[in-house]
Amino acid sequence: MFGRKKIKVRLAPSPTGYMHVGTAQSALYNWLFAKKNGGEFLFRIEDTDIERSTKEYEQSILEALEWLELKWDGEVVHQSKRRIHYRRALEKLITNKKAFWCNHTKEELEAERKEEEENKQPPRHICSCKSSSAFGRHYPASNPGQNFILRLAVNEQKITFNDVIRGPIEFEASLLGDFSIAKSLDEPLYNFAVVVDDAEMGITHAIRGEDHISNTPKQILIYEALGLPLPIFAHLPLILAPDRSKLSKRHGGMAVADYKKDYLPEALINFLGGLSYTFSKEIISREEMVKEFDLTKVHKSGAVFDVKKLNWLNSQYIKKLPPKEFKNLTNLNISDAAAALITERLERLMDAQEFSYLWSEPQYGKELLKWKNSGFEQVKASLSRSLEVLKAAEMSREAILAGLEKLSVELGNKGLVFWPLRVALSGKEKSPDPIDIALALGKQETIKRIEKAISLL
RNA sequence: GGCGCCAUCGUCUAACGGUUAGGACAUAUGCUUCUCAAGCAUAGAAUCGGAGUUCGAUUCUCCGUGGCGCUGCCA
Repeated sequence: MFGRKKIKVRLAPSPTGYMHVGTAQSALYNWLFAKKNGGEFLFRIEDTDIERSTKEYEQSILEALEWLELKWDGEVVHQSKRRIHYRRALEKLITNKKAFWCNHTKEELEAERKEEEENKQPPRHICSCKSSSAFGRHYPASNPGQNFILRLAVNEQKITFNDVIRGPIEFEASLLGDFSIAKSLDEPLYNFAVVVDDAEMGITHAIRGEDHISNTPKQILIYEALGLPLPIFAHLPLILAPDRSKLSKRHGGMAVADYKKDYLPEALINFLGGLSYTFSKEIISREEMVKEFDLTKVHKSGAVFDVKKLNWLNSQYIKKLPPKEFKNLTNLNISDAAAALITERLERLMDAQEFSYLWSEPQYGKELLKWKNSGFEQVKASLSRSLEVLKAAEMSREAILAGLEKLSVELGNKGLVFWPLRVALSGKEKSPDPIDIALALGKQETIKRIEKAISLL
């Protein structure tokens, strides 16, 4: 990679809510791109909106990123601590007559907007202040009751940029009007702060959600006004709700933190990665993703978040989980054999509760012990015989199976042997093999449960 | 309303301009089986519409249509 600037990308969420899956996917693709190219993945908190930003949300975003193991390079940058940089940039623009103070009231702007819509005109504000004597003044006239705001002086021109994912995209600058860039010298607005920060952080590639495409021409104009070099832009497709609208709070389950209790981070990463990119295989590790990743091959169209597929992926990863790790994750104090029984048939971690009979005595009605149309007497006899088998056999799959098979032949009915035994051990209509449960429970507990079942009849 | 982005099975997607339009998830059925799960097998299921370019369009161009995004003194 020599002769070229080191690649730097960033994730720049605003702490006005919990991290959602869209942000997580954006983080992943930025991270993959950085790793693939030996670059840096930086992290910036966009907390210029002091009204809505909270430390709590910030903390939750950090935790989500750590849980997903998407490590960022360097220190976390806070926009709230960079006021002086914005102020300098703003002053520079005013001096160069690229920005100016506007004192139009909200009411005036609203009326203007309304009229434009009625006349099928583009919604924009071409400000008369630009041509006034105040143009170039560093500070607004201190008229009490008048609200000044800083706007960029926009001229007619075509703005074109080459999106890595989408190809050339063109906008007409005049349609933007003289858009706002700061409420005051110390209160920059989003698009302005982003440009100043990305430039100073040396961001080479702005990889972000497609909802930022329409911000891009504004940002390009700011880069130009500031005389700064443009980064390369790449706009990721959106993650959609089942109704194909942008995934948002009203759809629920969008907060990454909510996935922690049920999903393995590797599964979520795998799912998010494969949602808008086609890797060589369905189940793939993040290391393999890094090797294959090519930003130009990210898909263009939005993808519906399909929980079923996430669940399937999650089950695949859970299945591969060593018993010890599974027990750590779920805080379950059970045998390795019991853990293996659960991981084999689990889609979500919390569903492990359905296997509570592996660590606590099950409750069930005696009707459940009946196999098809057998009577209680037959069931009782079968269980007594099974009890003998379990008592005599060594605790190995082969030994128990041999004993129960022999008994099945004797009784001429395998179901009559296995069903009541399985219910006696699990208390469930559906469960793993009775032999596996017995092995997971241990001899003592197994015998105890069979005796309990017999006493019920 | 303005501007922009997007368009293959229900969902995620594959297909140098030439394939019986492929795979995965989901669904259904079967095998296995005491019941689940897993696994295996099988099945149904798609190129938004119209022009154009071409010997030949899922693929290229244009026009529609639809979906979505943005349209703040939010980010």
